[in-house]
Amino acid sequence: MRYAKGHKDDTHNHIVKIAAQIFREEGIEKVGVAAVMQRAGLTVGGFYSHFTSKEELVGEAIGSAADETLRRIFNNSDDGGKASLKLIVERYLSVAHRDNPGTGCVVAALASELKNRPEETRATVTEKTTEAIECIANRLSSEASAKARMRAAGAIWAVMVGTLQLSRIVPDKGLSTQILKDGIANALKLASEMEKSNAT
Amino acid sequence: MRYAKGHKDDTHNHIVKIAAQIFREEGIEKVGVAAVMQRAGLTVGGFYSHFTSKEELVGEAIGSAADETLRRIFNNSDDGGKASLKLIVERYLSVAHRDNPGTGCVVAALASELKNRPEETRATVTEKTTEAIECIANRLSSEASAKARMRAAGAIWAVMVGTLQLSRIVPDKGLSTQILKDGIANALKLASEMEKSNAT
DNA sequence: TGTACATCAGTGAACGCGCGTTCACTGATGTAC
DNA sequence: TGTACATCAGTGAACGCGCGTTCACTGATGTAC
Repeated sequence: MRYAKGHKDDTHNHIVKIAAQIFREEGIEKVGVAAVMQRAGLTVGGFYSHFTSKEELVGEAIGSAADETLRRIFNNSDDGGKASLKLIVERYLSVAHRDNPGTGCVVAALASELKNRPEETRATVTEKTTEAIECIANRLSSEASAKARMRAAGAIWAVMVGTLQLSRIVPDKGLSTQILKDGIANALKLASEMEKSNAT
Repeated sequence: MRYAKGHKDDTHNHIVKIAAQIFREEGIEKVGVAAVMQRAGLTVGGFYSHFTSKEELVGEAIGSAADETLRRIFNNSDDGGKASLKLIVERYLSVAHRDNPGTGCVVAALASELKNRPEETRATVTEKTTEAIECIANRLSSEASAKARMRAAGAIWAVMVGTLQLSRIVPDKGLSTQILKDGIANALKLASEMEKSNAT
C-alpha cells in the first residue's frame, strides 16, 4: 500500500475534526465540502470515499464536537474528571471560550442549526447534553433527591449556554465580559441555593 | 401611479416580515433571496429596488423579529403590557412557542447565526435583549437594588433561551415537553429566590 | 530475485443546480399641453 | 377632452460563481509467479 495501515482512518478523523471546528466557527450551511477538505490539506474529490454525503460529515462532526465539549469543559480528563462545579462554570463562561467557538461547546456554537438536523444527529446531541447536565448534578449537594438535582443542574446548564451565546452576540467587549461575570455569579448562586433548600 | 400611495412601503414591510419568519424557521444561510420573494408573492428581480443586498434584508428582518419577540412575548400589548412574570415564562416555554420558531424569539431561533452578523445587527439584538431583560427585572421584587434585579433577570432570561433551544433539539416530544416544564419551574424558582434574598 | 499485475487513497476536472445580483423591459397610472 | 410622454413597482431572463456530487485517472506499494 502507498499509505501506512490505519492511514485512511486517520484521514477520516482528521477531516471530521477540522469540520467540527469550522462548522462551530462559521456555521454549517455557510461552510462547503471543498472548504473543509482544503483546510484538511486534501482535495475535494476524495471526500466521497470517506462520507456518503455532507450531512453524514455534519453528523460525525457534531458528535465529535459534543465529545470534545464534554471532555474539555464538563469533565476535563486533564484533571481526572474531578473539576469542581465552580471551575467548570468559570471555564465555560470564560473570555477564552467566548472568543474560540471553534473548540468550544457545540450547542452554544450551533444551537439554531442543530434544530434543523436529522433526528439521529439531534439524538446524539441530546445524549451528550444529558451527560453534561449529569456532570453538573453530580457536583451539587447530595442531600437533595437525584431528580431535584438534575432539574437544578438543567437550570445551571441553560444559564451557561444562554449566557455564552448572548456574550457572543453583544458587540461591546466590556459589556460582553460583564455578562460572562454575571453569568458565573448567577450559575453558582443557583448551585448554592440548591444546597440550602435541599427539598424537592 | 400604477400602485396606491404607500404601496411600496407596504411591500417592503411585507418582504421583511416574510423573511423574518422563514429565517427563524430554516436559518439565514439556508434561505435564498428568491425563496423569500416567492413566499412574499413577488419575483426575485424586484428585490434590489427594496434592498441593496441580502445582508440588508437580514438586518431588517432580525430587527423586525426582535420587535415582534418583545411585543408578543415579553411585553404583550394585547394585555396592555401588564403580563405577570409567570405568564411571560409560561408563554416563552410553551409547546406552541417550541413548535413555531418562525413567529417566536429571534435569539432562540437564530442565536448561532447572529454571532456571525455585522456589528450593527448584533447591536440591535443586544438592545432588544436588554429590553427583554428589563421587562423581567421590572416584575421582580422592588426591594432589591436595580442592579441585583437586572442580574437575576439576566439569569432568568438565559434559562428561558437555553431551555427553549434544548427543547427544540431533543427529538423525543415527551422529554422535550418535560424539559419545558422543568424550565418554567426553574425560571420561577429563580424569581422567588430573588424575592426572598433581597440583598445585592 | 525480478517482472506483471492488483490495490486503493487521493487527484483534478467536470456535472447540474441554485445562489446573489444585474438589467432591459412591461404596463398601468399621472402629468403636460 | 384627448393625445403624448414620464414615472416607477414589478417582471423575467441572464450573469458569474460556488455548491454538493461524480468519475476517470494517478502512482506508490503489495502480491503472484
